[in-house]
Amino acid sequence: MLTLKQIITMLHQKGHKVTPQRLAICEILFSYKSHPTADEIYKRVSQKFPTISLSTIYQTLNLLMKLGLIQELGFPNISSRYDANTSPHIHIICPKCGNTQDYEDKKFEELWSKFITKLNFKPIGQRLEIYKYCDKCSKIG
Amino acid sequence: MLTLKQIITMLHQKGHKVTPQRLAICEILFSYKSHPTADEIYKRVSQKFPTISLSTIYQTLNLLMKLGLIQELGFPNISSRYDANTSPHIHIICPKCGNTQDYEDKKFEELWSKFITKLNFKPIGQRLEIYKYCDKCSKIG
DNA sequence: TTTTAATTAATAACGATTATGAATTAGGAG
DNA sequence: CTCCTAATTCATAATCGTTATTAATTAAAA
Repeated sequence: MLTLKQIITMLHQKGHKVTPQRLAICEILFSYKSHPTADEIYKRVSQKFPTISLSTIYQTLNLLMKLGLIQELGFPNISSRYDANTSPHIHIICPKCGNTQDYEDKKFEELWSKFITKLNFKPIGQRLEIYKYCDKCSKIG
Repeated sequence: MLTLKQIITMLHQKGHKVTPQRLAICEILFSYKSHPTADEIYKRVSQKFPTISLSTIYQTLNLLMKLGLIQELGFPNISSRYDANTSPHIHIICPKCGNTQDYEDKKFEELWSKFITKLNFKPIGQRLEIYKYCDKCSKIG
């Protein structure tokens, strides 16, 4: 996963401005191993920047995606989540609330990577997902 | 993939009515190896039932999902697609238009199935997806 | 044939995300 | 350091896929 310094360099290189808002958003995405929604990022950045707009969060997320630094995990009906780890790995996801956690299996990741390289094209992303109601959601029903 | 007869039996068993609208929707889902959107289904069923409502399409899709007969493939910003093949297989998807095609690799499917059975829980679904702009969308940019 | 709960269909409502546009600001030029 | 300008931010409106609501209709059991 990238460091903030690397991200700043990358933004400068591609001619994008490095704003405090962008840094705050990146800090959340790249410092924690979570998969936050836009709104979760918004709430956390708001603590530092009380006037930040949700709009800015989405614009920054879209920029980071265009640069290939993060991946969007979209689901039906519920908010997308954003993952700063773009290398292949398995997610275990609750289809009701979207709670997403990594499932580490180095062997399988390696196998999948090999499979990807054998394709006759270069994919721009991939998803390996297993669905399972989380404890909270399976209690509610 | 299930036949219409099997679906009818299943609906009766679970106490659901077998309506001409539901049959028409199932016919589209289970007779072709496509992954249509709700609107695509709506347009096709409308030819037979000009007064059908998009609402009915969604209600039927949700029923079929609850029965575990189809899987929803949801994406950010674009319409979900519905797949009547619920056994594990790889999709190649255009992230722009959502065009989805199957990628058959029996060996990998077997490997994944084995992996699933080794988990200490029974998943309610899974997705194996590779993203790649389709010819149309990569031309537009 | 009658009855009744399930289903349909039309429309309103919802919610996540994008679009718009005026005000602000990062960062280069002088 | 100051000025300039295009990029960015922020507030709000708009969009669009999907769900909720409800009156009218219908499948299917009695």
